[in-house]
Amino acid sequence: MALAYERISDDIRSQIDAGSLLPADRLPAETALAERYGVTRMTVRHALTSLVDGGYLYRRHGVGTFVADPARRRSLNRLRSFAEELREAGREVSTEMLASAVVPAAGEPAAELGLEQGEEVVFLARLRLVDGGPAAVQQSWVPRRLAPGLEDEPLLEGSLYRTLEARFGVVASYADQRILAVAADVALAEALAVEPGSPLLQTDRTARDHRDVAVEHARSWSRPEFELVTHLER
Amino acid sequence: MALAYERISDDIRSQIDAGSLLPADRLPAETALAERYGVTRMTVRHALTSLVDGGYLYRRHGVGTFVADPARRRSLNRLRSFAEELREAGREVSTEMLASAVVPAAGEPAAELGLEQGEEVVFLARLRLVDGGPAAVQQSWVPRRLAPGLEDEPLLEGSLYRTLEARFGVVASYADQRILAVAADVALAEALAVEPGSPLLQTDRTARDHRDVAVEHARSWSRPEFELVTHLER
DNA sequence: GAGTGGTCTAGACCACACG
DNA sequence: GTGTGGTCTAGACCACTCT
Repeated sequence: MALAYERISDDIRSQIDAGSLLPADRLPAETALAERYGVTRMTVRHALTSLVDGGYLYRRHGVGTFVADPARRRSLNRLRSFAEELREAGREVSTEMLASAVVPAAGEPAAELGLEQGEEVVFLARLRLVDGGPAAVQQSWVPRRLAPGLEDEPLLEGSLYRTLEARFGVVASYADQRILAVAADVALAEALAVEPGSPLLQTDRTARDHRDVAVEHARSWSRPEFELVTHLER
Repeated sequence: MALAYERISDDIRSQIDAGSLLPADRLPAETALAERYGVTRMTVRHALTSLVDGGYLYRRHGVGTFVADPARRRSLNRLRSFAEELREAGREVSTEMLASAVVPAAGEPAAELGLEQGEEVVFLARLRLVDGGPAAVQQSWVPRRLAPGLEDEPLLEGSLYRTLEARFGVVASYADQRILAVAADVALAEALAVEPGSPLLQTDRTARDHRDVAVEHARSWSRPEFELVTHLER
């Protein structure tokens, strides 16, 4: 049994995705939508509010409710895999697995994941190639008890998150990320085909599920042309 | 005349800020709050929802509404001035004005601000010092017609945003930001007391008001120990 | 079972934008 | 003035969690 407001927001979102509602189009008034869907205006407002929060719509008091520009809706501050993000931008992404092993937890990954020293962790190191050229080196640590056997699992579409979700029922729902500028050491320079000492963007990230349980810690270094984009409010 | 739900959310938020409501404390039930504030439960829910969205509270269906851990509170992805952000973290921030002038718009700032080439722009360059040491160089461009005289205005508490708001009624409500790693050139290296060629974090940011009008474009470079932190959802 | 938050109804009046 | 979204009332029943 579908909730009324979800039925409405799904319907409107699918119209936007299908292109029958275009950016800047004005939706019918809330009273009209209430009548159309056979609910009260409060229920329509609940549905519209969830779409506004998701960046699909915006409201102008006294004027109407409009379809948002997809550029504003975009990937900003969304937790997505490296591959997902770039493929959506139309780039070709491939992955070279550098390492895949079960190791004892230690140091920063252990601390960030909230594990005892020595607990088993699956460690993955990957080189990401975009349009055929090296783009980033990523190291990931996943508590082994959340995903036993991950070390032998091929990654679905190169995406760790997708694999965790489909194979182990582990869903990352948010992450906190630290961004630094660092100088490439010799190994990174070689992997990424840059000069040693040249600037790289380093991101350290801990992803958690909806219960705040840490499911992955990752560190990655990317070539300078792969900028990060964030959206700040208020 | 204050709105009822704002009066309620302000009251609860101030209790959290003052420490009379501590993290993990459970709030009274919504029905009890409705009675206490003399409003309906829907109005209480409106107030609580705004605090949940702001990261102050979280709800557990069937259990209650609780005060969130401040670490989870959305200090992340908030549009704040450099000074505000670091002062909140207990650091001493001061500013050395390097340049302040009216110049014709050109290049990237003109494009990002949506100005015609040659339109007047107020250009500010500042060196930010944290705990007495150089931390970042910031360049800002503000359309002069939004803030005529800004070039001669002392910045309130070193904050451009605060000054724009108080003196010119210009309120930045969100910004999109690009983050890159770059190598310090000679001038930046000297200003920030680092070796030429060493890695710096560069951020390019365009801030807009609630009507999507660009109010500031900024580029800044910061020493590597000033990391950026972001929060990613879903 | 008791208590909580989640959804929903059927109205009302207010604040705002625009012609 | 007209139409829009913003706020609010006074209820109701449902879904979830805990004991």
